Amino acid sequence: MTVSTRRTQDQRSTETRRLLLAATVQMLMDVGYANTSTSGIAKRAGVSRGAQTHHYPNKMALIVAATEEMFANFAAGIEALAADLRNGALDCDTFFDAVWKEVLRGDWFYSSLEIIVAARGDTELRQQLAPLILNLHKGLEATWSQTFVSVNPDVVTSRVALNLAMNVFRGMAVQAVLRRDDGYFREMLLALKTILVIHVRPTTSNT
Amino acid sequence: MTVSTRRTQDQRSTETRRLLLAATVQMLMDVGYANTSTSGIAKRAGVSRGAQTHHYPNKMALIVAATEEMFANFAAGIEALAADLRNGALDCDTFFDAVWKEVLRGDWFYSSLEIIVAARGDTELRQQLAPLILNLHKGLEATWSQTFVSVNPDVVTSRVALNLAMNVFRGMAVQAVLRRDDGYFREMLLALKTILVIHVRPTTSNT
DNA sequence: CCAAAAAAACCAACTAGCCTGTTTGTTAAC
DNA sequence: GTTAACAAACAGGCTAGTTGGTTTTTTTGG
Repeated sequence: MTVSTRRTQDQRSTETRRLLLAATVQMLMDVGYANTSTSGIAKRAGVSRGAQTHHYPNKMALIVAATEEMFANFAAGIEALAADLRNGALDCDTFFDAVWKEVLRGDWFYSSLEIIVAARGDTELRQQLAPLILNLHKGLEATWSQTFVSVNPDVVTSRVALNLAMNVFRGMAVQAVLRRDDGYFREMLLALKTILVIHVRPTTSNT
Repeated sequence: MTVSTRRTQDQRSTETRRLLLAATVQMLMDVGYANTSTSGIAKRAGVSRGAQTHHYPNKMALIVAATEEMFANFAAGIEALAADLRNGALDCDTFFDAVWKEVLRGDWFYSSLEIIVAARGDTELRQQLAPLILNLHKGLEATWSQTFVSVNPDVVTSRVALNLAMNVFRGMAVQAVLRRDDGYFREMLLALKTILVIHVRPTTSNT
């Protein structure tokens, strides 16, 4: 059946790891941390349990690696949007719409939420994840500083304003789990944008 | 040993239920949903497993009941703070500080977060919880409308502004799991308050 | 008013299933 | 031939729900 092409060790490893991490994220997204089992991940990935434990000795290693990948993808996604905003391909309004859509529809936010919440009750996981999230935040803040400028830095810096906005998104996404009310979120997003543009402007627009 | 006071059936039931719900919330807070087991709850509550299943036939019934109680307590706590703000016992600044402290330090937020996240991967739980959260939001929005008035309703209503603020709190609390950085949150809170007072005022202050 | 039956509250052990990590064995690459 | 990658079965532990039995309160009927 499968065309058993000859692959180098490195190709085999990389592919298997990729399958496992993708399956981990997908399973977290689909059924939540509580129902995410190592065997389930292996099954979804189409990889044997032995191969799984070979590459990731235990569940935590798998989770941490998946988180690392998720964070990297998220930072890259946001930075790409921010770059479009800086070079004028996006206006401020559509930028925030896109970020919100990314948060709500993409796999990464809810998957990472599952992991973060799980980490709250697991000291070791928390310790492993803490540096990852710090790194993510650092990257995001660099993007914000580069992409937005504050109207009045003495009141609110662009970094703080965008962090606030991200926290609104986080909060809204949590709410969205139990309250799928598009009208409510549209109204919220509109207000957020209205308030934001009072305090910050994208670095391109110098009106 | 125990002074076996004679209690009515109703007293016995009520007390047992209270112990079980309190233990549920406490356990969710302490070890997270993933590590919250029905037997663990019974143990913490000092109640036999039989008594537990007598009052709550399965885990979900217990979780839903605990959530109901948590939401009620939270709404009451916020309303109490809001009442203090309305009658002048609190100023706007300390009110928001108090709400944030309530979110971060109280049991309710993280316990309910655990449940909400768990509900994301559990259709039945989600369906049972949805009306509870709708009710909670309705109560909160009533409090907001009563306690705050918008400076310019055409731009941002007080209801939306306060919902935004609550979402910021939600998001910050999620962040706080992996990033315990008091300075960061102080800065954030300050900015939030600064921005809020531009758009809404408590109903008492008519300056 | 009291004994006896009924019902509610409570207790403790058991079961079937799942999950994680381990171990032993096999195949593919180097 | 040696090492890395993969496979599959197994063991120990935990969990949720069930079941048969006990204690406490309430109801019933003489």
